[in-house]
Parts: sequence; C-alpha cells; structure tokens
Amino acid sequence: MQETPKESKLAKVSPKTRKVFEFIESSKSPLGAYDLLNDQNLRAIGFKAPTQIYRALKQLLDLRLIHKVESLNAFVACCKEHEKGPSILAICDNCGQVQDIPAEDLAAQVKREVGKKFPGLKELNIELKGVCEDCTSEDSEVQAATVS
Amino acid sequence: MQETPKESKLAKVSPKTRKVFEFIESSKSPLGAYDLLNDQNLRAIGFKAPTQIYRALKQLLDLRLIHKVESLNAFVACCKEHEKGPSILAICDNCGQVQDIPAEDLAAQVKREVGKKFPGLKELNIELKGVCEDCTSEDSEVQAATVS
DNA sequence: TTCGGGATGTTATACTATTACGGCTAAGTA
DNA sequence: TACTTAGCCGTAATAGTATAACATCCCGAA
Ligand SMILES: [Zn+2]
Ligand SMILES: [Zn+2]
Ligand SMILES: [Zn+2]
Ligand SMILES: [Zn+2]
Repeated sequence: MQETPKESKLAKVSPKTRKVFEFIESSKSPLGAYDLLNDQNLRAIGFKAPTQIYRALKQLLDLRLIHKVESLNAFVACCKEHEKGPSILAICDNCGQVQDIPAEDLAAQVKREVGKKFPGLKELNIELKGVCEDCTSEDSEVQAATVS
Repeated sequence: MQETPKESKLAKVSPKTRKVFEFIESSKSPLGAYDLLNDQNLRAIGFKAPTQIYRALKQLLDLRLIHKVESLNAFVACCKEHEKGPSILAICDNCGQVQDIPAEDLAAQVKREVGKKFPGLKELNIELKGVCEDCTSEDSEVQAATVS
C-alpha cells in the first residue's frame, strides 16, 4: 500500500465529493465551479447551490487531489506525481487542455531567485500558456482552419 | 533615452489611464478593479463603471506596466527590471504586499522542465505565497500580536 | 466634406465566490 | 439515558469580479 495514494485520500471524503472529483478527473479540460454545478449528473445527486460545490472543491484542494488554475478560475485533477514538490500547470491556448507537469527542482531554483527578499516561501503556483505538443504537431491543420 | 522606459509607455496612454497607473504604483498592496473604481480620486476624474477601469487596466497590462496577481484578482505595478524575462510575484500573507522579482533565468529552466510536452511556451506566470523579509524580521512582534 | 476607426460613456448582464443560518447526525460524557 | 458539542449538509441571500452590447464623440484620411 502506498503512502497516500489517490484511493486512500478519496476514502476520506463523502460520496458526493468523490463524485465531483470523478467529473474533474474525467474531463479533458479544466472545469469551473459552475460547470460542475450545472452538470446534470451532479444535479441529479443533489448539488443545487454553489456552496455545495465549493465545499467539495475545498476538500479536494486540501487533499491535493485537484489544483485550481488561477488564471482560468477552474479546476483540474492532479497527476499525482509530485506529492512533495510543485508542478507546472501548462495551459494550451488552442485546445484548452491543461497539463499538470511535476517540477520538483523548480522550488529550489525559485528560492534562489527570490533569495532573502522572500525567505518564507510556503506556496508556489506556476502557470504557463502556449501551445501543447498535440496542437503543435497539428499546426498545419490549425493554420488551415484559421485562414479559411 | 532608454529603449521603452516607463515614461515613454505612459506617454502612449490617456491621462485617465495614466492616473490609474499612478494609483496602482503608489499603493503598497495590490489593488482590485473595484478598489480603483471606488477610489474617490478616480471617481472625481470620471470613472463611473467597471468597464472603464478594465479598459485602462488592459492597456497597462498590454504595455507591461502592471501585472495581474491571478490568485488575488488584483493588480500591481511592474518593477520595470525584467523587460524581457518573466518575474515572480511574491505575496506576503502577513502584510499583503507583493514583490515583483525579476527571474530571467527561470524561463529557460521551465522550458527544460516541460520539455516537449509543451513546446510552444508563450506566457509564464509565477506566484508564490509566504512571508516577506520585513515580516520575517518582525516575527517576534507578529507572534506577540497573534497570542495577545 | 464625408467617412471610418478608435477611444469613451452608459447600462445591463454574466460569471465567480462567500456569508449566514438552520437542521441533522455522530461522538463524547455526566 | 439525556445532554452537549462539533462537523457535515441544505438553503437562501449576497458580495465580488468581469464582460457584452450599444451609443456617442472626436480626429485624421480621402
Ligand atoms: Zn498535481
Ligand atoms: Zn493543445
Ligand atoms: Zn514586472
Ligand atoms: Zn510582509
């Protein structure tokens, strides 16, 4: 048994919160709180008000099962490969997908950069925008679609 | 004359937009759009609706005179020392101040980390939270204030 | 002069997030 | 058992952030 795998974390939350996680995990793009709220499947199991969604999201964030994409006000599932270090959220402007890329070394580098100006680093949030690998290889198609 | 110093950029925008910049620059903490909108001094020169503020902010963002702190929905003046590279926005949980710390080297490092998964990097946004130098040296006071 | 684009003013609306309050239930304890 | 407390959940209201849509004005090009 792993230290704190996804399953053991999910075991701690209510079925409804678990359901929220499943929706986020199965989505290929980040979901906003109101995307979740308006989802028929979540409506069906009793989510009626924003508060309920935000409560579930808070639990999942605290357990580090999901990340908030601050620049999109939306949430993505954690890739679960960076339990201790930070990650980079790479947002594709073309397809909208967000990759959660582990970046263990980066925290140390950032600490060096900020130096004594900011000795008490607690949370690190890195987001980048651009074009993902898939969309790059499909660039000709994208171009074609753009000019048409 | 510098390449594109603050003054030459400010020369391109309207007096009202310039005024918005001045308010952001003179604030020691980040300001939200509605903080600006509700400011008597900006009201006095004709800002009455959110749109006006957001238009001014967009111009300033485009000129890189200010940054948006995504995790706070607020805006800070750029330190103007990283014309080409990214910077780190360091948010102090204690005093609320945000430092704009140039981090030229970091873009290259991030590119290495994301590798081919994300070849088309365009924008890089790094925010961190913690305690700034000033607040760290005043830690004893902070503690005293906390327990009282 | 006439046209067009860009900046500005104004209203309305959409989107995101939190507060407040009340009920229910599980767990501890006298 | 009866009482208490704390956490989870439901519900309603509200606060906070951002954009859409449309009207007007001004200035420079043709
Ligand atoms: Zn992650
Ligand atoms: Zn893509
Ligand atoms: Zn800057
Ligand atoms: Zn501080």
